[in-house]
Amino acid sequence: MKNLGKHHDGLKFGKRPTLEDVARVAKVAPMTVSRVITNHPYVSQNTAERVRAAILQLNYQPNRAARVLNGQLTRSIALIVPDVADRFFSAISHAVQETARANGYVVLLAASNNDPENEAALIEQMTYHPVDGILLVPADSKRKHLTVTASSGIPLVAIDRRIEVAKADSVEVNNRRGARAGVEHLVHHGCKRIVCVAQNSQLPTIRERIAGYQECLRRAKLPPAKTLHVTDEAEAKDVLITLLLSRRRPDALFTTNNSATICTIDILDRTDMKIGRDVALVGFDDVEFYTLLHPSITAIRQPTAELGETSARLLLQRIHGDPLPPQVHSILPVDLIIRESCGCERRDPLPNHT
Amino acid sequence: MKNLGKHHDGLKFGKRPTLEDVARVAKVAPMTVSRVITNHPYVSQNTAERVRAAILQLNYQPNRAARVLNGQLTRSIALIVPDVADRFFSAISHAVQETARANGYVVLLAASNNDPENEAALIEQMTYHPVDGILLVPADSKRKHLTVTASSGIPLVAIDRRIEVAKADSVEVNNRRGARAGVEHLVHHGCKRIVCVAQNSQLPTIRERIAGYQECLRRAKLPPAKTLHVTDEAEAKDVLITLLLSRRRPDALFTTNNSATICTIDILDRTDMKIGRDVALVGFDDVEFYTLLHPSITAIRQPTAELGETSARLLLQRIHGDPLPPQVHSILPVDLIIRESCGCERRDPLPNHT
DNA sequence: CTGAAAGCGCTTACAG
DNA sequence: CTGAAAGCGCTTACAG
Repeated sequence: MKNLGKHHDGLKFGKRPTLEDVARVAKVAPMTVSRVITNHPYVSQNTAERVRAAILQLNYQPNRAARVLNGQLTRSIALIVPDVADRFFSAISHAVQETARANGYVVLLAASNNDPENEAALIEQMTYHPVDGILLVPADSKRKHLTVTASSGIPLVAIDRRIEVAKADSVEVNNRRGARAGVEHLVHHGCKRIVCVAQNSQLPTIRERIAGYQECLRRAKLPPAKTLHVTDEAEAKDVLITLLLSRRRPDALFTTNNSATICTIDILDRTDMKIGRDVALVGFDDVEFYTLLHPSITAIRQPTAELGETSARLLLQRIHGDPLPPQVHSILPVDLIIRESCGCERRDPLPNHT
Repeated sequence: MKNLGKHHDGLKFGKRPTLEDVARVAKVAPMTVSRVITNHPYVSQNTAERVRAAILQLNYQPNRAARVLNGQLTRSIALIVPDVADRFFSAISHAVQETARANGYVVLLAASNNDPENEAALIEQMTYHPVDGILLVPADSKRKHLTVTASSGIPLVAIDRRIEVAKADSVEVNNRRGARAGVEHLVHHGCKRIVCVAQNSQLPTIRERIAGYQECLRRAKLPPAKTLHVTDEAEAKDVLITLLLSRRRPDALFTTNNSATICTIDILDRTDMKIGRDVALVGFDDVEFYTLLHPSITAIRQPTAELGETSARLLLQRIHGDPLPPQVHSILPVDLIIRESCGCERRDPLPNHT
């Protein structure tokens, strides 16, 4: 049977017990209860136990608003990404969430839609919420509002893209090396005319990938080929198809991110060219379903889980004031996952039930 | 040049201005400032304007912790899903996030990993954070902790799966009808032995889909076929392959969710059976890349954006105490997206650049 | 329409 | 080791 109206301790029902309630039950001063819940050392074994018993009995949980008002941490961090539904960012979100939780933190998630104005508004909203720190995939790494935020004192870690206009930590991926590895692989296959299909080429991340691609062509002494910048998808399709049907058509394509890869696959599907046979393909960003396609897609895999975990860890360290260099740029390695679209043979063609 | 140490208003630098600071600048009592920021009617035009000017001048933002301590809303809601990285849930998260933001709300996202214990802990953490309401995809709709939460007074809306042990709002999808439409389509194609491949069949959502499938077989006067329950993937593959190679092999498969569909595609890939020709396939849940496969996959599309938006809206209404029936179950329709895996012809086989 | 007082539930000094 | 006091920045009564 439920207690109605009052608990046996004289507390109103439906109202959360307070620190004072605990003090009354444990027959100590509120101060002492506060010491116990903050693990302050100067409390005698005996009283500490009485207090803990009272806490359990009342199912007491400290009121966070009151603690925050006294300058304590909120135990929450913000994560602002361009698009929550994008597989790359949702994989990062997953890891951030897990890391935060393992440390007693909660994550406030928001999407900037790659719009800097939006992003600025979100940062402000989060700052005033408040949160203890912000994890951000910057929509535009040169925006002034980032300078303001970075110098405001709230811990800030950039993910995937470095902030160019302020001193802020970042966790990134070795984009240049990854791109080079992918393009080199195409070169090994004997490809001569490797075209780059790029999207969001204003982002430093993508610029690095393009740079890696060009660097590799240079090293291989191949003539610099065209880089196709996808802005409008429909238009890009026209351009790419024209290119593919032209006399000097490319024998390989390097795509700079997953949506460029998918867009390219879709286009090639509409022609009678077969990927891997008529034109090789290597894409930056690996996506689960690439294994289900025929041919399966060779891709440069980014360590999304590590991106999320490392950045969340770094942010928490900043929040707790751990000793750290003034500015940390963590660069994670990427892997080339060789499948078939580059021209390689299928590796596991047999059913595995035999 | 930056002010150092002090603002010209005599405020310490680096410290956020308070309501009292605004009052001092506007030469009114703190109470009056409070009235202005809460849009209280009894303030004269004149003073209100002075106060607003002071607010702008100081760039004042109310301290949320202090407001919450006084019983105000936090303007935050929690969203607890089984898996943040899953495309179905991340699509829902996206919509929830957008809807929340449009209403000045912030979303705390967490993953239960489909573990009820985990979920209970998260709900508690969120409740004490605190948040104004909770959006939940229940890991197990019969768990007692849900009864506790639902009766604790905090607004709670279940997404995708109804809570069976408490009176709580929910936003779901017409699973039975969707399954029936998919299976009926297979029947129209003349399929006689339609096997159901189910995953997580303990969930009411999946049970409904299986029920729809069975209902359809009954109506079509087809003998009830086997339902394959996938728990361990490797084992399921063995069973399915054996079934497909048997004498009474199915001529069609109905999969109850995206991961069952993908698993099935993967298995069929390893046999010499061709989807759409040797065995038809219709899956519940639509996924972007289904269009990129050959054959493309016929699927029952769930309105993920609407699921997220509707549930967030409903929760906000509950939070604001809007007049509403005591219990709302919103059932959204689903669409059968016909492509090729069911046996239909490709609809748009031509390149669209002509 | 405006304001002085008390209090939300904690914590940080300051005494003992 | 323990506690009484003041205060964090707001809001809700209560007066005028």
